[in-house]
Amino acid sequence: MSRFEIFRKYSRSQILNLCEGGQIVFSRHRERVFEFGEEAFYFGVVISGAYKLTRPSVSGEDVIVHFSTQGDVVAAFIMAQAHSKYPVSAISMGPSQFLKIPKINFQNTWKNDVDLILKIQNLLSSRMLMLQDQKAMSKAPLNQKIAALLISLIENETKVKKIELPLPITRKEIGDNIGATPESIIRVMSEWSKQGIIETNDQQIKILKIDKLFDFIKGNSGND
Amino acid sequence: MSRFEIFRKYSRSQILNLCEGGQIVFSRHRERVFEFGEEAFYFGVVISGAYKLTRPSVSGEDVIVHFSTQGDVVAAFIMAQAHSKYPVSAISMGPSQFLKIPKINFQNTWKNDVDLILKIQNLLSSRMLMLQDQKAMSKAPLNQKIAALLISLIENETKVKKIELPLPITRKEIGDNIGATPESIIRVMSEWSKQGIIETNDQQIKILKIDKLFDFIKGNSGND
DNA sequence: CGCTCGGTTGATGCACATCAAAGGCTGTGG
DNA sequence: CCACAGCCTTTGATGTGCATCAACCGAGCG
Repeated sequence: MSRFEIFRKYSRSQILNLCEGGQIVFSRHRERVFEFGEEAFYFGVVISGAYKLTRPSVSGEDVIVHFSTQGDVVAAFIMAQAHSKYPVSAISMGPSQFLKIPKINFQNTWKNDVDLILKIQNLLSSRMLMLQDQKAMSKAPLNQKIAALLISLIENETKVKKIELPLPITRKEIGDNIGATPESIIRVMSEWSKQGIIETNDQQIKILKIDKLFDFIKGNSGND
Repeated sequence: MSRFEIFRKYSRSQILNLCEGGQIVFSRHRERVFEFGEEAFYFGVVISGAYKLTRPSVSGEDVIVHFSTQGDVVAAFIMAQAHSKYPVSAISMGPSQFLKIPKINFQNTWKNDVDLILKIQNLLSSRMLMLQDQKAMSKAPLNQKIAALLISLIENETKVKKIELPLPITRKEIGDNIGATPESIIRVMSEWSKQGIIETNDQQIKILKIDKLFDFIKGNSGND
């Protein structure tokens, strides 16, 4: 448990104290563990696998707001408020586990630990920066957005040069995240497959030439 | 000073303590008070007027990430970190004032006040929710985005039914915020002016029929 | 065995961007 | 005080990236 950044430097007993009343929840593929708009009594820490955080848009479809992988805190917003509803739904991507912690713990024990609060604030800040980065790309062409997404997904998971995405992801999910249709995603990515930049089988994506992706982000269209 | 949500419930001497070493900065129109990427030693609270928070995009132009009005905390991210750079530039919109507070104060005095930290966390959370809301509109047509922006600008300022935007804003700035060109913004808004939904002179915008705007957000195109 | 779901490909359309031009306003420097 | 440059606004003409629609294939699954 102390593997996770957020619990680093805590002893076993301290951790047990922080997590009192919590439980480890196992999810199969595509299980919904929180529901948008529901009264929020728990927050969570992702232990393994991944969860997508989605929000319904005006037109009805779900938009993916964030991909949460190992060590990420989900539903962190709701901790500081007395009554609150989940601002997103959380759905597992592939078999996953997360630690479900009652909100009360925050009021009772977490709140008294300034360092812990600051850590959470840092998590929130970095997620906010990601959202801002994405916002800054709103006018960018599709291939830039896809490249940026793939890179953000491998970066926030591991520092090693592993080039396989740590989660199964469909073209539709990519589209739901960056605001495009699955068809458009396919047109870009199958071209990349032909060029040997990426390799996909089913929903596992491997990046073969990561520097090409960085080129796309810098604005080089790739057709020269 | 205690008018502002964040300082509510604090006595004069407490506030003076929290703001020690700070100063009130007066800005004319379009003065840049923080610069993206600069080493961050201060954060701020907006006292009057407004500031736009911008970020350069890959292609060079600045994207507006947030409009900060009275009572808003700017550069709140940087408080918890020892060394950090401004994640955005801040530029005044019309004559404005903000309270410039040294980051050290956070380490020294703010940090020991759990309620204050939680208030800031709540501010961060609500800004994050705004970003998520906007992200959920990425596929929406332009008139929905503009309507949503206008409404968010009047809502976060005042609960009264005042229907004038609290800040001078150009079509280009609107475009820089929602990811569109000034020409496109004009085409939508001048149509609205003709229909008597809004009224603009120069950079002051008045909303005459706010329910029409809500209709647009719900997806009613308006041409029926 | 029919069902649904993900991936793929092609044809067509449209909402914007882009480009161009012109007028008004503001500030600035000769 | 005037000329000029730069920004904001507006309008029109043209172009295009991506959505939309439609169809097909293969795989998993009740």
